[in-house]
Amino acid sequence: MTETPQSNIEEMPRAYEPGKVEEKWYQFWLEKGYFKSKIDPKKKPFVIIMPPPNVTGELHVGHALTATIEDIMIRWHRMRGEPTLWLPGVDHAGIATQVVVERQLAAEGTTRYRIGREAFEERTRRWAEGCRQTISRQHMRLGISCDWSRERFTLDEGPSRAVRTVFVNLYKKGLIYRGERIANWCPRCATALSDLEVDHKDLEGHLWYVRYPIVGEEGKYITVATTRPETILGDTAVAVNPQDERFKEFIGKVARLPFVGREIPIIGDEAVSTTFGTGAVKITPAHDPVDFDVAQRHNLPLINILNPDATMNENAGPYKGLDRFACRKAIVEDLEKAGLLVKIEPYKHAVGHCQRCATVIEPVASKQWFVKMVPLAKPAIEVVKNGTIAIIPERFTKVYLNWMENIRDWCISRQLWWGHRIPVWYCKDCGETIVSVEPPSGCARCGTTGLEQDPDVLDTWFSSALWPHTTLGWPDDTSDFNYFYPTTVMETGYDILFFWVARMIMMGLEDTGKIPFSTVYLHGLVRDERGDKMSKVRGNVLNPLETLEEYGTDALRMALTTGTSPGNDIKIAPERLAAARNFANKLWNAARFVMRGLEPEKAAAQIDYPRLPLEDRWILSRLGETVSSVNRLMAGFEFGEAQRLVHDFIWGDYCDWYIEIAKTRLRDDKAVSPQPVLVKVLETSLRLLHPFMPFITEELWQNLKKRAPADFATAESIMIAPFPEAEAAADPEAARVMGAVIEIVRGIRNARAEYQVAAERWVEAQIYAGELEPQLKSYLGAFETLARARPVVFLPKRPEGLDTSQNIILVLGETEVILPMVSLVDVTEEKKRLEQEIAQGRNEVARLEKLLGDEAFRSKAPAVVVLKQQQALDSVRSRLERLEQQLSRFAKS
RNA sequence: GGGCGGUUAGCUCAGCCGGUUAGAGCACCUGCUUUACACGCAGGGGGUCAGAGGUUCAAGUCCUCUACCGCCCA
Repeated sequence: MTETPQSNIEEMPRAYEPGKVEEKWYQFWLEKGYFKSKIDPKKKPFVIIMPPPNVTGELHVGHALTATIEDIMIRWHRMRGEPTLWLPGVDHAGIATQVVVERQLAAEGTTRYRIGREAFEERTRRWAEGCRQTISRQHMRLGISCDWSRERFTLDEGPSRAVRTVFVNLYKKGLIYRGERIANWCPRCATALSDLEVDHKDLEGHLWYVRYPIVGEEGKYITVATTRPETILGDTAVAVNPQDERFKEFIGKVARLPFVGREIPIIGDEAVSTTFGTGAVKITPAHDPVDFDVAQRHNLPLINILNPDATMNENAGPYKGLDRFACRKAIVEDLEKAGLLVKIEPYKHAVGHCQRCATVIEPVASKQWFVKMVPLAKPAIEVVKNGTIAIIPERFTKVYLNWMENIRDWCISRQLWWGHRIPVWYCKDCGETIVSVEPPSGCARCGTTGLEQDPDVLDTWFSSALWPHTTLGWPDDTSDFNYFYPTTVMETGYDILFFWVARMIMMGLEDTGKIPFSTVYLHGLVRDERGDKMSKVRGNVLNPLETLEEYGTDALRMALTTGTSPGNDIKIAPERLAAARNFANKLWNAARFVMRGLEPEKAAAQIDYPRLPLEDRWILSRLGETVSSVNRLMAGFEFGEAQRLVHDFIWGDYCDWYIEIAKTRLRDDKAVSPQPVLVKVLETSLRLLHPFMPFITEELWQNLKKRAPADFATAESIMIAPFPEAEAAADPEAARVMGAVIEIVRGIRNARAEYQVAAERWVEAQIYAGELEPQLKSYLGAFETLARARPVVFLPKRPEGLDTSQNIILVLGETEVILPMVSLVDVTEEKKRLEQEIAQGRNEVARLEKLLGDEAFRSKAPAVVVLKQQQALDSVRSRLERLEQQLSRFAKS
């Protein structure tokens, strides 16, 4: 049995020291097995599959945000007694990881080709394993309560077999095919990429106008414009729009390509824009998607002029071996020399770059594996349209649908070594293609054993797309899958809506017939204080580990989630972290205060509700309001707002008012002890805050538990204690009285500040409290301590005919306070203040009178609203009247 | 070219279904070593809710247009 970690209350330091408590509690939670999910068939589970971080490098603050939001949800649901599963995992991140390891190899003066595929895989595996451990440790530092026993890696046997199974199934259904298409080729990564992995950047380039001689017509040319002159070498036609009068006579003629001398036809095709360049375009089917389509229509040959590393190949004739950009330069020079270059225009155009390494990608025709997306997209569109899956914030629904409805086939093969090898084998003898989950022993057609597996691996996102079901054991019929699938919430950044979320919905539906999750919660991107995206290149990354060491984990978590809303970016600045740390410290000290004076027998006393002082009723009522609002906000995924309410309650209501008033009772032996309520509110607040700030709440809760063994202490840990549910109904009477108390204290403080009364000086106060007098009488002590007012006397009647040169009169909501402070008051200042207040009051009365005098308002607005406004008018009028009287009296004196 | 978001106090941002005199944190100013907390306490200043028009009894909130900033898709 694990011992509960000890904390010596007597030695609670003056400031919260997160470093001293975090590790201890995390270990405790782990050892107690609180994170482990249990199947309870009678209850509906709450399930989150964690977006698996790339198993390369370490966590950044964006991961910390993801983990925090998910932990908030999981802890909340767990405390509500629901079975929860939060399944962590890591992603092998094909290109990203391979890039890192290749860079290491380069630093060592070698390459993956030199060490070979097997050694490379082994080395990458070791590197990934190291990163995986780092990531887990980092996640633990963040305090997250995921079920480590179910952690998955995309390359684990289970998920890998699932990947092969899906591939085979889709292939058999004709939804996966291999074909020669234009793919995005990254020369540096030496692999094809999907459309999503290409970033388009607008670059200032040039448009070169080049003349192609017409065969057999000496001195006649057709001029084409291009942004990539080197592709001239791969042209197999020139195309014009058949409607274009300027070029009608050219159709059917033949042009000769410069330098390579190839003769190519001039064709007519409707797709040619008459406004681009000259209206005649060169057709390079092997290096342009549009030209590829034109070539299909006209049966034009494909001529690939590039090697995989983007140097020119043998089809480039004299330019063979040159790098693509060197070739571009050389060709332009040669064209100029040959008199074939008509002109050069500056031209802004979008150029694709590899998302990983920022290299300019080349569209190249090559044989790749593709997934046919339209049939998969259809049901995925439907479930979002009909609300089976909800996306938060809602506006992303449109973004999702727009992408889905214009979806294109997905290139899934990658010429990498790190990833899931494509489960396809080719027979060396008869050329048969064998697609199989397990390696085949021989050729199904000719029976020989000379098989060769496809060298490519699958796009990492292919396995990620299956994540919600493969992590739970699919395709096997496991109890986890049956119980936890479909999962509840997919929480991730909006930047991977297409990459990941959309594909999970499609693949989940395809593989299991069910949606993978019912809610998609998209958070914003974390940016630095200037609003820039964090990146290693910019050097503005916030290391979550360093940050939590400086401010504490709870403060980091709070800074990331408070005052934020779904889908909106978050700017994180040191001030924000400091504010969160300050809040932790405030809570720490409030608890320290409550516990220091704690007498267990008093604290344990049953709360005697009928005899409770009004401030007790008030704080309990405020607590109840806060609890129900927090639960409502949590259910609506408004975590930032929920946390703000808890913050405001603890700091604004509990610390600023309740504790301060309670102090007066602690000194008074005859008073009802505030200890039961002090403890109850603190304890409930801790549970309310626990999902957001797990460490400090556990530390304080355990301390409190030892000192005040009450009902709440039956749980072993706050993280498995029940989340608060509103108990008390709102208490309007308590609110009314406390409202008056607060107003009086503030009024006096305000007057003191305004008239610059020395802090230590007592001021005399007379209060006319009307019908509130009996209740307010018990707050004499509070007025003394909080407003430094003594003596305080109650006036039976509203004061009249007071010598206002000797008195300041505060006209408050229901009460009036007279401060005889003659010597300290500047008469003209006081008159000015009154006049200002009167002017304000008159404006307000005029506004309300107009509103209430409006027949349309009276008849159309709901009765409650009209009544409310009427009451507001009455109260402002009465206040105004009193202010005016006062001013007139003032004028007389 | 199509779409989305933002524009609220000096800064960073909340503001749910339209309904008191628009809020918070930070920053700023004034005063405080008040025995929980200076990572604090008390008080204060500061906003034409980007602009224009419209709907409504009532608009920061709904609609239209405009401007600027950012993002996504092609």
